[in-house]
Amino acid sequence: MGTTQLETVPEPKYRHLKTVISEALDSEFAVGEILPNERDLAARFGVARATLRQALEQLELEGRLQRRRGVGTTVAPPRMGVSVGSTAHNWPGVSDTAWELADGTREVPPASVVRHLGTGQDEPVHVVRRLRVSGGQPVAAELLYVPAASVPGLAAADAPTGTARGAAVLRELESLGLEGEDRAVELGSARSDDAKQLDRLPGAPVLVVTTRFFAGGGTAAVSVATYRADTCRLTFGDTGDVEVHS
Amino acid sequence: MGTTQLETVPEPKYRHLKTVISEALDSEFAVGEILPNERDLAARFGVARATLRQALEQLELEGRLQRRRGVGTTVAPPRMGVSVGSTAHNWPGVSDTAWELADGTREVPPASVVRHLGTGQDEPVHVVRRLRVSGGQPVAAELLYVPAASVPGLAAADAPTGTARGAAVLRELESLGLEGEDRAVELGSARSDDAKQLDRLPGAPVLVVTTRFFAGGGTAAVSVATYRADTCRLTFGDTGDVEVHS
DNA sequence: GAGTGGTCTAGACCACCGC
DNA sequence: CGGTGGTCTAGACCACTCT
Repeated sequence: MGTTQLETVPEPKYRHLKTVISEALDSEFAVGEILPNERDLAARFGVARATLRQALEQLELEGRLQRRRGVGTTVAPPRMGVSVGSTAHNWPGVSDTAWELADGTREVPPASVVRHLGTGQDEPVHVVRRLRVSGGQPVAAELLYVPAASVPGLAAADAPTGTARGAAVLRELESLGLEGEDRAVELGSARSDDAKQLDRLPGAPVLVVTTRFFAGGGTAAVSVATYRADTCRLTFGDTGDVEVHS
Repeated sequence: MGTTQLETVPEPKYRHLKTVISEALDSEFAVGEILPNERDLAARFGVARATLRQALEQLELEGRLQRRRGVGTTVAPPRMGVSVGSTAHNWPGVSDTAWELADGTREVPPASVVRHLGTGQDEPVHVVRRLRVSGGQPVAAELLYVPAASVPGLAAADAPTGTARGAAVLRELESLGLEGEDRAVELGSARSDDAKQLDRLPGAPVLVVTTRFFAGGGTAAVSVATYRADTCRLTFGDTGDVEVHS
């Protein structure tokens, strides 16, 4: 038959598109540059818009593109390296400049957190909300769960509102002797409220970092931080040199 | 106007579907149970198949579902906790039972790795391929890049094939004094070859763990490990208790 | 209002798996 | 072979942002 057909099965169109666009991004586009709109691109490549979108979605997942409704598709800068957890164990401090205190309330935590804390099924705990900003844009939203038993200095009576309450909880925590911590990372999708804070659509991929803080022979607090997966590379530096390189 | 309209904008159908299905999974299905097929489900919910698929995709991303072509959609078990990096620094050892040695070659690493290693642009390095198996299924594929300069005991002459070569490189590494390591985690999508090893489709979401090993005042090796994001929760235990809990 | 990406439809065919 | 999920089409309308 004379064909020089490759041995591979035909590659799906969207995956081929992804390769082609990816190479074009490397060679013909600068960071921040706007791509043609999806209808034009689809026409240019001779595919349906849905097929083109499948390719763009994966490129966005890989942090190569950024798409914004009403605006367009732009070439994303390389991911930021954000430092998660240093060698030295320490409490999420009030003085921590990376995080911006957003709120402090008292709520019943989700079941997965209750399991770690070992608190009662419907027992409310202190919840501190914080936002991490880096390079001028929000990169992570955190919920810190602190059982009342961990911060005995805080009576139910003194209940300042919002950030004041959150600050009080953080201060109390710092006076505890931290015995160790424990961290896990997994893929998730942004809940509606997180999405709003992170300036993404609900369901956007996030890296969920769950940290358990041990003190007094038990779990004194649990932090659940959701990082934007498109813009962040989480670094666990043992060497101490924090690089927020390009 | 007398309407009791909620202040929220109408939620997209697929997101509502996701909630409904998610709740059904919690209450009406057991782990491993197969769901009705996509055409049936779409009809049952009165939506197009594409819309239903959008919901299923996100649930799969969150590790709640597992879909296999030709088989069906099943309820996924909770993610495995796989331990990544212990307190003690150590080389990827030959004796490491978690990893299974797959291959050893000599290739030119990708640009991103070259940048870390500081080797020449087109300089080939030793590449050791390993596969991590946990709970009877593959969870990660690793490429370990080792410059020739890091393992001077290995002359170009002695070139055993495949796993023998890989084992030789690992043995040589272990004789070096490890000064520290450095780790980063980010979201990626499985390359075609990784996908095959991990029993997933190309483009499937993976957690990419990049580890730099420092010795002799420089980067002696770089490991790029891609973990299945759907089935794995990466744990960075400082407390030493490795829990592969349910 | 014009233009963008986001959602949705109702079909079709293909690649893979197990029987 | 029949049934499954995976890919693809050619439309439509909606929600958002900018001007």
